[in-house]
Amino acid sequence: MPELPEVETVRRGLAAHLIGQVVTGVVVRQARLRWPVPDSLALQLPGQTIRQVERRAKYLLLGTAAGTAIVHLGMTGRLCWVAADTPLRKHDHIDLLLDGGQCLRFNDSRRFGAWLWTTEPPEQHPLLRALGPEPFDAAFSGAYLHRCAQGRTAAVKTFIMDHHIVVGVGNIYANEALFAAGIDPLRPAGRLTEIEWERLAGAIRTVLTDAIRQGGTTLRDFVGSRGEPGYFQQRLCVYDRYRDPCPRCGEPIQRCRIGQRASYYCPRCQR
DNA sequence: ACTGGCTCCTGAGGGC
DNA sequence: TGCCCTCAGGAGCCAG
Repeated sequence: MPELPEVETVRRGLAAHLIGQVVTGVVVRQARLRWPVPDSLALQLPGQTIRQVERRAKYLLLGTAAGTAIVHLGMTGRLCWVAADTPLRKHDHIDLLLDGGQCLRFNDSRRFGAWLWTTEPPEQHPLLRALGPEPFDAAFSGAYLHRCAQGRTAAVKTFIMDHHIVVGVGNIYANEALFAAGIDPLRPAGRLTEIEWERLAGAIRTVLTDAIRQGGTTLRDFVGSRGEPGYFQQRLCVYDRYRDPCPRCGEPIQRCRIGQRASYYCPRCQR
């Protein structure tokens, strides 16, 4: 599942291929994604030159003079750079045709992904407007988290996955960051000390940075014609490691559900 | 203002 | 080998 590091890696690959390309057509075979794909996408994007490929949270923003395509990969979304006449595979829902006969093809089996179109500055779009800071923003810090968490009773794991607080912390990296910071995922957010929030903010940045670095090597040619993105199976310390020994102390990793999500932690290292 | 539960969807994996 | 069931998950939305 693409988390922020994967999306950032995709963005970098896309930028190299897409910027300066003219969109010659948009083919929507399946409009029922997370939200219906708006007609305006196929009406207004053709003829436009892609000027920027940006990212906000896990949204990819393909910027043109006429507007911005907002793309989310959801759980299973994949973008492949292929020749326009490449045979279709199951779940190939959208093609962005480009001059020169190339094509950016969107495949998404579970259809939790999204393709939207906005003519406003994208940061004002309802989906992006209320998002919290990026983990690498100066605004993101232990002090910031500590302030936001005042009086909050939700589990710290749920709290750091709330995109109004900070974006880009999905389930896998929430588990890993809490392990790295030595914090019990079930503790109420409002009960953490500022020192602990500092540790957690640092752990979130470290875990994401490492993953982006790895993505740079394992995902470099994600838009190759093979079309297999191969999301990296980096060494995860706790996620999906129920009963495995904790890499730090050897205690078996525990599993529980927090806010409908599978959660993994070391009962000895995380307090 | 928060919190927790529901929802969309398909493929993988387990049990028999 | 095949069928059926359960579960996973991003994130918006809504009820309490």
